[in-house]
Amino acid sequence: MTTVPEPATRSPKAEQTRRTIADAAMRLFRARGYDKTTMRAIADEAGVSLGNTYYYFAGKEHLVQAFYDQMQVLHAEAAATALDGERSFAGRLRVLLDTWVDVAAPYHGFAGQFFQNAADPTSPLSPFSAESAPAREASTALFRRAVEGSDLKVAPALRAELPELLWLLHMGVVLFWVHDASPDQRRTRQLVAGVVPLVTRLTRLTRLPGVRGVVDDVLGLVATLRT
Amino acid sequence: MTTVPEPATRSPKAEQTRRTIADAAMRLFRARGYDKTTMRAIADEAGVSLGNTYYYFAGKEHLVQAFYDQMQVLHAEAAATALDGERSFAGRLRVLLDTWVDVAAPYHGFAGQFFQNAADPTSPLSPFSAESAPAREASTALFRRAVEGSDLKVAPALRAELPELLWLLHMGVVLFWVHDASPDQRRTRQLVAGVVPLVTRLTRLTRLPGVRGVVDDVLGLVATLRT
DNA sequence: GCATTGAATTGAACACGTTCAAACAAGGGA
DNA sequence: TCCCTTGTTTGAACGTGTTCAATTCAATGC
Repeated sequence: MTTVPEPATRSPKAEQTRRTIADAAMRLFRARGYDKTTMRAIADEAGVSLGNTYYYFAGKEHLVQAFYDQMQVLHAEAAATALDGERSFAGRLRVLLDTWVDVAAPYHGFAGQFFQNAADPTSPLSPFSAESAPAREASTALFRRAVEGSDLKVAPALRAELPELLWLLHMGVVLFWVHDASPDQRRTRQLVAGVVPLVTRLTRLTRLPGVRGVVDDVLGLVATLRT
Repeated sequence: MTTVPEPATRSPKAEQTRRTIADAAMRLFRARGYDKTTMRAIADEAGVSLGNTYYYFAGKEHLVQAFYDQMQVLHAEAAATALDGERSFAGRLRVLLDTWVDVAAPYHGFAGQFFQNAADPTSPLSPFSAESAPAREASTALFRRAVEGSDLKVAPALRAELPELLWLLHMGVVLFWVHDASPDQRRTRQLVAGVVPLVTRLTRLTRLPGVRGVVDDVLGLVATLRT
């Protein structure tokens, strides 16, 4: 897997070929799934040679990053409107998680197939990878908005870390969703409905005298390990 | 990936060939890593044809299950002796996590390479898969022993679930360990040292009046989703 | 002994992701 | 007009995991 030319500016023609290939890939991925879609098929569908697709994309996995980014954008849009009018933290968190399930629903079949690759933490598709950093940060920002625009009462030390922790919770929900074979992802929605009040109660608890110490220790440990 | 004959009883000769292949695979995995070890090389090393290795193992990933099981056995042995004399819950938990890091240390380089495959939740190598069930249950039993032989004070409702939750914690440590590039896995040992007192304090907290309700809700949600 | 049957074994063939040397295209000096 | 450079495009070839029809082996029944 060698690096691929990623100049800040690309010739219009090149940009268009790139798009053509990415679009063809998306079509086939959705139609047949990730594994059953061959690079040769993508090249054919795009009307381009096999080697050429490797000129534009470093490998098969990279062809899916576009999907990643697109979903993040869709989520941000859906969340933005739904967030208006919700002032309670519970409500805002619920909105974020629910809208994600809604937005992702059409891709459940396909995503289940390639998230299995994305679970590999060394893959560029991993949500923790450098390649995913932009999408990850955009998503974290969403949770930051949910916190900041709300009436949340939480231990002050925790407040700054909360968006990242919520993003982590979100990843947990995604993991559950990937394996959720129930119709319309009913079980994932159940999980969200149950987990949101739990989290809000937990955050409130962090202000209890006996609990605050533990919270500080947790944050201290996290800080230590981040170095 | 078709199924492979896994009769309860196997002819001695067959059993031996199976072992020969598994051993050859282990040697090469350790020497070159998972990815760089080819199925053809394994067949050669075992003095067997390529096709034959597929007669005994359904695929490359299955060749690593032996390693999994072996490590579980080593851990159980190391933990058993070290557990004697430790009565405190914190001490016992610490022993379990520390011995694992010790036992796994020689395989850190290799394991890092194939755990990337194991992270795939649909892979038979996933710790959640049916194939891993025996090793998983043996490991959970270890944590059950740590709980039962100790002076732990915890909300009664939680006590029964604790072994599985601790196993989950263990998986978290493993995930951290896989990505830990520090010499001698220093950072993972730091994590263990920090996380053990935290967990013990948290379990004690579950008996607080204000906290107990949340614990019950968590357990309720888990129960709901397990159906 | 011999035939029959099922397990064990083989190596060629397949499909796939990926690489690469070569060819092509388009512009811009001389 | 010719050449040189730079970006683009090509398809053959490679290495890999996996499959499979064919073959050999070994035990069992007669």
